[in-house]
Amino acid sequence: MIRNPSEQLEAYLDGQGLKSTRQRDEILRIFLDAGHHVSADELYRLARKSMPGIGYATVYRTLRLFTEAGIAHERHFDDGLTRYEPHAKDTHHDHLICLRCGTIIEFENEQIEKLQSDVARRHRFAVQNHKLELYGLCESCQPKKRKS
Amino acid sequence: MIRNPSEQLEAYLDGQGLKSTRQRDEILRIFLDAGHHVSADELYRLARKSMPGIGYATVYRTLRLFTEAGIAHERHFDDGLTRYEPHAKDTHHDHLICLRCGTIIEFENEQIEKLQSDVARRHRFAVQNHKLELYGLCESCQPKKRKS
DNA sequence: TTACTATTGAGAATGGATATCAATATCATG
DNA sequence: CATGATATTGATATCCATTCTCAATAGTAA
Repeated sequence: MIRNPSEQLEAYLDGQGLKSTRQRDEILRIFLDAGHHVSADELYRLARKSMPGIGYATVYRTLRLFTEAGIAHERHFDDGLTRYEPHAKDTHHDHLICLRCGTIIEFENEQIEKLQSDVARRHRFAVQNHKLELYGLCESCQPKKRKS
Repeated sequence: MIRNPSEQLEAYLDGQGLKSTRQRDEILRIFLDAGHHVSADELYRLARKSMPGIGYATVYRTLRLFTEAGIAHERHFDDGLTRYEPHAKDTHHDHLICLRCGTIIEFENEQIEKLQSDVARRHRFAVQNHKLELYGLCESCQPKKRKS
């Protein structure tokens, strides 16, 4: 099983008869460096630093490619932008999203997952994927409590 | 406390110095009749039956109005469309969404809600609202099991 | 009625994402 | 290494949902 994202990309390109390009390698590097939850636009800006001539379309196409290759995951939060995160860690996780500063915190909860399966089973529903998002204010965006 | 949606709308309009119009009343009626999870486009088509001259913008504006008035709830599912549902029943609920036929099943689960609060508290996060969606295949869209 | 102002409808504009297409880069092969 | 077949790129046009603009119209209080 291939673990390294670069190798994973190469393997996918090979298998599909696609070509390895400077843009794809570079965008992958930047994507992985960037940390999580980048939008296409953010990635485009970052990519232009090392590749001034890069086009918008290429970034979009490449992100789709990463998704198909299993390297990235598409996320749709309520702000309407599509964001991408590396699919490195295999475990499913959910998100806490701060409505003020935009910080995104990841979490996992085994019990919730289990209860979800129960609900699905009860409705004879075959779940393929799910999404749990808690919107609100992160600690540093909350109005401070004053000491009485 | 006002319960009836029409009254609720009138009260809101009054309070904001807004006007009651045929379009708003009619769209509300259609919206409530339509059942749940209508997109603006669906509602537009429905509205044109009784009001052939209605404009797209009016439907959008009116749905936004309903949302502000607390009569409707905006939902963003992964298909990219914004859908609206009546806010009549006050209880929060989550969704099972069939990826094939688009059916949306609602459910509530007290235990999951509780676990969510726990997670939030642990991260010192003040949740304002949340979203739980399970995507997959509903019973009738699943490949039939053959009897062995 | 009148007069004030909110609302409407048509169409333009927006913004994120995708499609088009000629020029270019990749790569297996000779 | 040169070549040819073809995948990829970048610029731009296009798409689609949604919002904005603005002149005409409708609601409402007086």
